[in-house]
Amino acid sequence: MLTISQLAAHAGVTVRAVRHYHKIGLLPEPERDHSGYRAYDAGAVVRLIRIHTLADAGVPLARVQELLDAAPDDFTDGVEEIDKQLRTEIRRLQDTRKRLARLAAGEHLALPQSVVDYLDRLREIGMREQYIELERDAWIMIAAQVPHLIDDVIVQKHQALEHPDMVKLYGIVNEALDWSEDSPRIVEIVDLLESLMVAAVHAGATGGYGLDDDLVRLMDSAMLEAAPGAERILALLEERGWKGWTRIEHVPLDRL
Amino acid sequence: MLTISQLAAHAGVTVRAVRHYHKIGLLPEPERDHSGYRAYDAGAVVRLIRIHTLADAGVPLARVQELLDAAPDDFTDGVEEIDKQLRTEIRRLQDTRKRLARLAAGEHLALPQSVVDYLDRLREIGMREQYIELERDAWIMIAAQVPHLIDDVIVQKHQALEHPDMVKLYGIVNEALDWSEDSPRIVEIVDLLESLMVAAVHAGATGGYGLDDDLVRLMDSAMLEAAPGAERILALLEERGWKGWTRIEHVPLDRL
DNA sequence: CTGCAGGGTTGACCCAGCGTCAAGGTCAAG
DNA sequence: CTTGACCTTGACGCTGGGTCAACCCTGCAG
Repeated sequence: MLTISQLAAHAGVTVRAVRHYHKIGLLPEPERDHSGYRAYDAGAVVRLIRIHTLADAGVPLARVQELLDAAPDDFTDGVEEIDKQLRTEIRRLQDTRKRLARLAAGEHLALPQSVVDYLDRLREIGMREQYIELERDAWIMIAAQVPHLIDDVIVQKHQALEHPDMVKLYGIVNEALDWSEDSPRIVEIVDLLESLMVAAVHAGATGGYGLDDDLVRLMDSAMLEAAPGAERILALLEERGWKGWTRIEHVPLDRL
Repeated sequence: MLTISQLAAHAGVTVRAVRHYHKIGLLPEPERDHSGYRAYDAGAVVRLIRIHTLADAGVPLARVQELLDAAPDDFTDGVEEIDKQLRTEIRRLQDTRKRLARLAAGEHLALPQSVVDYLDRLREIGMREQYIELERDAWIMIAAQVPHLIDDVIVQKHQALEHPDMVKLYGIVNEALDWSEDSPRIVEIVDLLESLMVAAVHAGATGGYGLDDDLVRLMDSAMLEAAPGAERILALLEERGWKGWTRIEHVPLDRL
């Protein structure tokens, strides 16, 4: 008669594993001796080795039972299915590796290359990291929800930067990050914005880049959270008949 | 302000996942509104998207935190290490597939081909399945513990079968499976065994095939469990100065 | 006002395959 | 008698949440 550790040693498994196999019903519980120790016979060694062999070969414990009693044909079928699952899992991990590689390569944390390039351009025209981060966060949200639109939007942004007033606006915003909420210079921003909007409307722009209402609201609120003077800018714009930020719309003054 | 399900939708994860991230400290718990609902701001959306992006790329949640705050260099290092772990895991699964394939191919449940061949030879000389199973179980134990010895032992077994008395012995054992414990014919087995042993000792055999004491005891007890008349055979052998079964030793009668 | 649907909340169990305490009983040896 | 090794049961931990359960909150229709 063998103790549990002798049994485990003979089969090359741990004591803990043997008890686990008892619990899940793979290996029948043997009689206990007078002190409550499990007492195994040689047959248990053989059963345990067979279990271990299958488990070690990648058969899930839940399927070991059926394979142990299976006829050769069923055995082959079962093994084939398990192999299929292994292949699936391997492919999944390989996909994961690819995504990870892309992450490391340059799509810096959820952003496609076009956005990274655009942020670099903002750096080139002198925007501070503090602003870049705000902008980056906005792009992260867009990339997550409408990745198919993002390259179009980026193109429009690049085009907008061709306009000198837009570059000027960015310059002021760059400074405005330090302004207090009631700075008188906020009006400068509003003036510039309005002139850009008027020009855009003249040119037939629809604005909003095709983003849906939900996302637009989200981005607007992100802006409000991030910038101290944002609320005042929106209020001033509204007085002049413009509404929104991510997607600015012209509202007739008589409707206010 | 967003509810948890709005937040989850914006980031493309489930509500349950968001709560999980709270629990493990990946995403800070936001303020609650007057009714106890979590109220999220747009910043939370960004954090959540970044978490999701990393997790989705195969970064373990436990390491997401450090990567989110990591400097680019540390980030690259971390990603590389995770990739290494992924490669290791893939290799492990591929090894598993190989073992599984060998299992299906023919190494029938823990037995090398040489043993399968030997069992086939036993079938050819007329041994019944009932005996083959006993023998197979013994080989499973040997294969599990001293796989490097098994081919040597098999060679010796094949050689032993060249001796006509051995074949005769197997024939009797084949019938003996049905004998009751007190059958008078058990003596025939003992006679044959003794003559074979004497011949073997003359030929200079050492016996036991190099198996260690532990394994020998185990196999002896397996035999005792499996065969009804086994104990009597061992007793009769012992009267004549032989001890053991798996490894039979000559003991001078005066030492009994 | 009330009922109902469709949100939200926390809590707890579930998957695999054991590893790893914890707290205590048993055994053989010095 | 003590020590140390081994046994017992029970329960938590890990991964990444899925899936109830039971109950609260909100808004809308009748």
